[in-house]
Amino acid sequence: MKLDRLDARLLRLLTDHPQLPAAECARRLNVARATVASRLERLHAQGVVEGIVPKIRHEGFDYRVVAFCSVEIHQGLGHEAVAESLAASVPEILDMYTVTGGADLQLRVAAPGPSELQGVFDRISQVPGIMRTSSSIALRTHFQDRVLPLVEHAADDSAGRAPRVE
Amino acid sequence: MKLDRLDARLLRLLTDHPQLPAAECARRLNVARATVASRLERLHAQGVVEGIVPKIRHEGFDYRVVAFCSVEIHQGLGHEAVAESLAASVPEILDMYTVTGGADLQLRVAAPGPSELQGVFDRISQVPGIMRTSSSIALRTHFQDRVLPLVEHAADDSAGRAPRVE
DNA sequence: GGTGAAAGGTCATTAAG
DNA sequence: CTTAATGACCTTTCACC
Repeated sequence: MKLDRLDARLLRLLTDHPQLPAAECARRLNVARATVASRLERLHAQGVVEGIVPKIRHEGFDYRVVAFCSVEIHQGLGHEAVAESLAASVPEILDMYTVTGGADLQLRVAAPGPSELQGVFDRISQVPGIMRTSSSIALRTHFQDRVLPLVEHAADDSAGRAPRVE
Repeated sequence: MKLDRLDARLLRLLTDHPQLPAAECARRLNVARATVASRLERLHAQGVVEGIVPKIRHEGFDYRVVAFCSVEIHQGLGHEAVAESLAASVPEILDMYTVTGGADLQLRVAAPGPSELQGVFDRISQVPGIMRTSSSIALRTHFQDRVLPLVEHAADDSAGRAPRVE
């Protein structure tokens, strides 16, 4: 789905001011209220906006350390089975990807502190089917889930065809 | 801040049904309306809930491929400067961490497809101060930003102690 | 627990491509 | 002729008492 400038401005506005009323959004964007609603509905229908969800920060409840873990899986048990087993037994895993390259799975995990992190890695390693793990700790999170610049990049790309507002 | 079972149930409920009215939350959790409101206020104040934000899926606007990129930085220019330069010039970067281990920066990037991904890596490599990059493509995203199991894990851990605010 | 104010949802109409 | 934006009406929810 192609995004236009209005979509990008709306997403930026909603991200900066999460609970901003639709009426206020409309005022700031110089469009009617129903337009904001219909745009949001369209974005939702096309899968651009997954939903309006509460953003939970693990740092808030004292899981302050983030780390990455590359996992090599023992061939024969199947990636999917091991992945499900991992997901079920280690709640500290935040993200899980199957990746190309040396490793099979790429994980992002959280822990209260560096010492507890060791326990998490241990539990990961003990999951049946896992051969080897390699980890690194995040010393600093510059940003996370930064999508707005990409949204605006995509909107600018299709600016030529974009429906001209105003 | 310590979480108790009620916090966990509330967060789970709000995640499953984002825009559920406070009165309905109270009914389903068998607590008073004001309790829901005060809990939410506390969670917000303590930084557990960042806000109710629209979850934007890059797949929705045709950035379907995700990849990881480990970046080695040329010592002397400073990590921070290079990181800022990267962030400013490559909108496709979704996450950026400074990490321990062989690499200096760990990136997660998005692109419309594998071919466009090459262009993204090229632009990353051309940023001044970057020595070497090593990348891997995500073949499958099992899950992303899965915090609820961790919330419930943390709530269970402190179940024995009395729920108290720090 | 009740009441006023305000937000969201729905719809027919109108302008534009 | 199709699509999108608009303004108004109506229902529900929230905040305060």
